[in-house]
Amino acid sequence: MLNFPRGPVRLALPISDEDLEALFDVFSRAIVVGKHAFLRREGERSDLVSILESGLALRHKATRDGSRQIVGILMPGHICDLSSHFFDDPDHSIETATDCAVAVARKDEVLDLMERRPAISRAFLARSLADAAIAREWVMNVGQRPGYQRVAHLLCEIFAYQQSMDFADEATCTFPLTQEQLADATGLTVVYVNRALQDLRRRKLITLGQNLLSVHDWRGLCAEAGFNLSYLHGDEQIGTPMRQLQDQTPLEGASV
Amino acid sequence: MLNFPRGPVRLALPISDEDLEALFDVFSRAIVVGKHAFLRREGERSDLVSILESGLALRHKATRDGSRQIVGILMPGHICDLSSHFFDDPDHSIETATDCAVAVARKDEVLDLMERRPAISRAFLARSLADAAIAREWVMNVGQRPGYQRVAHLLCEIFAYQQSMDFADEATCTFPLTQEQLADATGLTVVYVNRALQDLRRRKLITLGQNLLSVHDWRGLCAEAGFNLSYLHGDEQIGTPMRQLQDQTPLEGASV
DNA sequence: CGCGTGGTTGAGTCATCTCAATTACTGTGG
DNA sequence: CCACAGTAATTGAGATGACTCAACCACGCG
Repeated sequence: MLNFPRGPVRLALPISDEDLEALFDVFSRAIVVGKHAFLRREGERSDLVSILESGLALRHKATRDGSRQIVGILMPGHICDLSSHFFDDPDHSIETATDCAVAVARKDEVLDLMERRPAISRAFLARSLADAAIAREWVMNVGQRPGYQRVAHLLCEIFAYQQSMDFADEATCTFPLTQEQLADATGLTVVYVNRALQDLRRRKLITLGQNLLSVHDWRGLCAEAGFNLSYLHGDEQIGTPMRQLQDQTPLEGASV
Repeated sequence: MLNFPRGPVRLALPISDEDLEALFDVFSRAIVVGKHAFLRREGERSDLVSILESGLALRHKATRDGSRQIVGILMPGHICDLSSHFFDDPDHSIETATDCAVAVARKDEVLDLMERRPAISRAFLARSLADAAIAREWVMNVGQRPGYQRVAHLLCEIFAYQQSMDFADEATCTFPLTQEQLADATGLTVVYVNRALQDLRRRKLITLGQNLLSVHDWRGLCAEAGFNLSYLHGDEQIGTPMRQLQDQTPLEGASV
């Protein structure tokens, strides 16, 4: 894992400097979009591939009856639509949750890049496998855990993601999601999520407000949530090298 | 998509004959395992990669409290553990649901193969992206749909998968899952699943029994389930070319 | 200062679960 | 070919987690 120091793109991929340079050349154009913008829309094909540089975006799908399920969270370094190379219409939308910067490239440029640089192709594979693993953990979360645990689990995931990239202090990170978005991600109701959060606060596990999440008892929160770092497959280590997390949870994913 | 006619492996991948040949050389050893065998166990690393040749297997994860969630279904042609190349401990188990034949290779052999044959590497990427898309649809299924729809949706998915590979007649396919397994896959109870199935039968949408699923009204079932083929990304076309499915659902997705 | 979005509360309802018992299969050994 | 054991399917009735509806509050922004 490598944090490219000078460029716009920080890539959630294990990759060499040289390859990263090549990737840069292709993803040279950067654009900024406001919150609630669609980076891609379910069913609408596009020739662009983009990598999130900063901000936070959400993958979601709509049901016929108007409700929606958030099926994934995009953090800086994540690739938005690799699948567009192989499948024509995207099966889900991607919407920014905050202002975002994205590095954009044309599909054919990326395809060509993969041709020239097998290592990048392999890194894309690793990325995609990690995405699949995370999606499966979500299935688990939504399918098996009681509501209050789902909420706690999602907090853990987001905290672990963000921990290494931007945090005020070692127990705090930015948290731009609304309770409604948490509800859509956990398959619960806003009302229920609200009460679950209150409970976590009352028990002094977290504070949450003003776009800021503080975790006062990481161990306790993980225990509550049944959270285990390992499924992220090192994803939470992107950016600056992992700091506190390791110490606080000595057993977790020590491997990766 | 190509059905390799003479070999043991039928690959759920878009790939040329020549590459398939190379793949064969690597996955030359075939083994047969009984039902309820573990092809891989959560947390236990392995140096093997395998492709399912025949039968049906389930990916699942366990919660601390002993319950489990099935997070994916493996059909002939699917690769069991691509992720072992990049991540050390598997985050989920794979268990056979029927007797299965699997073609096995060592991890390093496969890595070498990917090196030699970029097209195979790319096919693996496509496979992995499709897996991720399917997992996200599962999140949607479990998170947003009411129980009876989840069951119907799962039936649709399995039927679509199986439809093209082995079916008695155009509306019937083998269906080796127990109600308990359906429950674990949908995040519901056996009791609830049982009642949901009865309802589908009562309404003459399906018959289900003796390991056989007949769909009497594919359109109706899809409507009931909110099912849309597209997320499978052609997965259901593996093996013999797609036959009935297209005709029976000409509009597919036109709706949603 | 007013409006909009996001957060919080309370009370009643329903979908889904639990528990527990009964029946139907499937395969195996006598 | 039957008896039996074990697994899978079915049924009923009561309990509860999560939802719905509907109101109210707080803040940030123009």
